[in-house]
Amino acid sequence: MEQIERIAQLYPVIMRVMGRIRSMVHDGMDLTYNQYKMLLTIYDKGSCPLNLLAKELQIAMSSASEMVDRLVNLGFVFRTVDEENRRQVIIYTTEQGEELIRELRRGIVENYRKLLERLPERDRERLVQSFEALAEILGKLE
Amino acid sequence: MEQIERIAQLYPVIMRVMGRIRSMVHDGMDLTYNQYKMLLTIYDKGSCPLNLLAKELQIAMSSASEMVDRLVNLGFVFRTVDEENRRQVIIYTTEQGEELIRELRRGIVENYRKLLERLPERDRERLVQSFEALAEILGKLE
DNA sequence: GTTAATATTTAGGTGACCGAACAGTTCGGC
DNA sequence: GCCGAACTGTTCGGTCACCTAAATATTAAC
Repeated sequence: MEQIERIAQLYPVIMRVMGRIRSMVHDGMDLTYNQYKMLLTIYDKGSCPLNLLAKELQIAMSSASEMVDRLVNLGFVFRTVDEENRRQVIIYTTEQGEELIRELRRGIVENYRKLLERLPERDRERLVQSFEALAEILGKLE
Repeated sequence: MEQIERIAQLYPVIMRVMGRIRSMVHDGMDLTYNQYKMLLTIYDKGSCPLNLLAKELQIAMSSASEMVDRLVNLGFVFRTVDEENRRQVIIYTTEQGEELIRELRRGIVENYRKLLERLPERDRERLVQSFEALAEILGKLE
């Protein structure tokens, strides 16, 4: 089936460009992309136990713990022991962390705006539609 | 413009799924994905000077040199000095490296096949179309 | 009250990246 | 012929993001 070959060929092309977009959009950020993802996950939930964090980000617990260390050192999150189940560690954002998220979000949207301005309106609309279709279809593969 | 917010929201969703696809498709490979990409670049060109390799893969020369070291140690490529321009180092695949590429390519296509079989035909076709549209549009942003 | 299950941390890797410092090679001008 | 600038590559020191396996603490289960 040559559908497959077309996909196999397009996959790396898209990954490459998506990667460049990521680096442009997150340019000048104080956090790495992964750190941002983790902080955002905690922020969006209000707080998050470490095991859930690892699951959401699809990484090993030890890796999650390590990343939390970095965010703690940067002053953006802190750990507490869950008194209901003292095995569990719950991560919270600090005031500073929340401030940063809000600030970064604005910057990120702004960078997207600049990037997308380089496309004619027709392409922007097609882009949104392709993204939506992709998110839907790929979701079925998970 | 809320187009932007939709894109900003869908971007990480897609990246996440694409990442999982990559790990499924390249599962059981002897090389990491990045090593595979580098080896493939050299293979497709027949040979490749280091500076071009770094440019194609969008990494610093020092990183490319390091990755070449790893591939050399694995026995899949070797370095030679270009006698035309003795500053330049040209990388070639070994027999073993070419063998590996051919073998991996078969496996990768096979894994794509298995993955895509989980989708109804209609979605497969939409997927190809979305990929093609995306490759075209995103290409303009580079 | 052991034992098994759960949650995390620590220790010890590897790979992928970077910038800066260093070392040849080439080439243009004098 | 020689010098310095531009080019190409390697090495070094550092960071981040991952992993597995082993150690530690807490809780649940029988």
